[in-house]
Amino acid sequence: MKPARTAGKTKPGPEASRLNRDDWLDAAFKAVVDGGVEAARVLVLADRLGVTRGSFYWHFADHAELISALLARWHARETESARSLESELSGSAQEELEQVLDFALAHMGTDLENMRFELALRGLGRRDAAVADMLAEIDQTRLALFEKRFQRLTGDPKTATDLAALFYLAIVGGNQALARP
Amino acid sequence: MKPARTAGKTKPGPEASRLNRDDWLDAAFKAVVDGGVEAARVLVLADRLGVTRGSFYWHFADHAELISALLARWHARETESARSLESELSGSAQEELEQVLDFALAHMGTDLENMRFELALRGLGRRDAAVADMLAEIDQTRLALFEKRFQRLTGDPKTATDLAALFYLAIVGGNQALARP
DNA sequence: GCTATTCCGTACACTTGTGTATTGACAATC
DNA sequence: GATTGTCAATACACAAGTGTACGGAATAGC
Repeated sequence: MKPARTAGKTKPGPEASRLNRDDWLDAAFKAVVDGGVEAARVLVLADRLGVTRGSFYWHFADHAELISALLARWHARETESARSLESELSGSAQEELEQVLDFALAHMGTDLENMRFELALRGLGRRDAAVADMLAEIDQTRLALFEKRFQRLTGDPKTATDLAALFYLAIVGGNQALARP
Repeated sequence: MKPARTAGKTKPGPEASRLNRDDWLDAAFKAVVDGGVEAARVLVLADRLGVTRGSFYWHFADHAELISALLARWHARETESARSLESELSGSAQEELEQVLDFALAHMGTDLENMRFELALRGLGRRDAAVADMLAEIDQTRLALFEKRFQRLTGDPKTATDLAALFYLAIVGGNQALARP
């Protein structure tokens, strides 16, 4: 019944007949986005991908490896994202601040998937110290982005720190409070 | 081996020999606080309370009833909490604003349990529209608390709304980002 | 102190999930 | 085109969780 897993394909298209590690990670990502980390069950993902769990246990040792690989991928992307933003900023302090704000709001407005994934991660971080550490590191990276611009703008380090925290936390809170099913 | 459930007690002390609905709700609350909503399993709670699930299914029809009762209790308490704060505010606009901020920060600093419960609820709210509605209502109530004082302080409705949102969301974000296992 | 109600234990059936071992199909390469 | 990896299906064992049915103890009322 399912259109996927057609046997005769030679060029692996969007519905490739064989799966790789990233296919599983993508499926896990989507599952987390709209169901939380708990929703990334091997059984469910296999069903969604149109295969059995036999495939999964070839690509991953166990469920824990899937989750940690998913976390590692997110962390790498998020770090790169912040680094790339930093390198592309240009203009006056106020202009740069606006660019950072725009990026943050786009990250929360349009990139809905990523926002929901991050929220799910924060939920996990309340039960897992390693995840909490990872999130704290990302938060610190982003906070520095704000703080540097506020520093250039106001001149006062203390004010810069406070304003950066206020704005960044408001964005996090906005993600949290405005998120809906 | 367990000290609980001693048979000879006549006056039901802190370790009462029989449980009521609230005992189960309290246990569920604690479970949610340090494990998320998913941790409020009947089996686990029964073990924690030193009884079997036979007790649970006398007090509740099923697991869903436990969760909805827990939500209802939290909603009632939170509504009452905001109402009571509102009625106790007094002084100048700035003094009242400080009182609201103090309350919010105490609610997040000292009342750690409640904060973690609310975070778990927000996680649930991303998957359950009814929960999301409930949270949105509570958020609105609290926002109004801020907005009213900012209105008295600044005189401008638009600025008041913006400032209230900024501060309230920063508090929510602070809860979120600073929460650790 | 007998009875009725309230609360809990036990046993069963069922579902969903993980992980392992083995086998089978498909693709690449030579 | 036979062989060698690569990927997936099948079958099994196991664990954790829900819900039901029924019986039994503990408490309260009379």
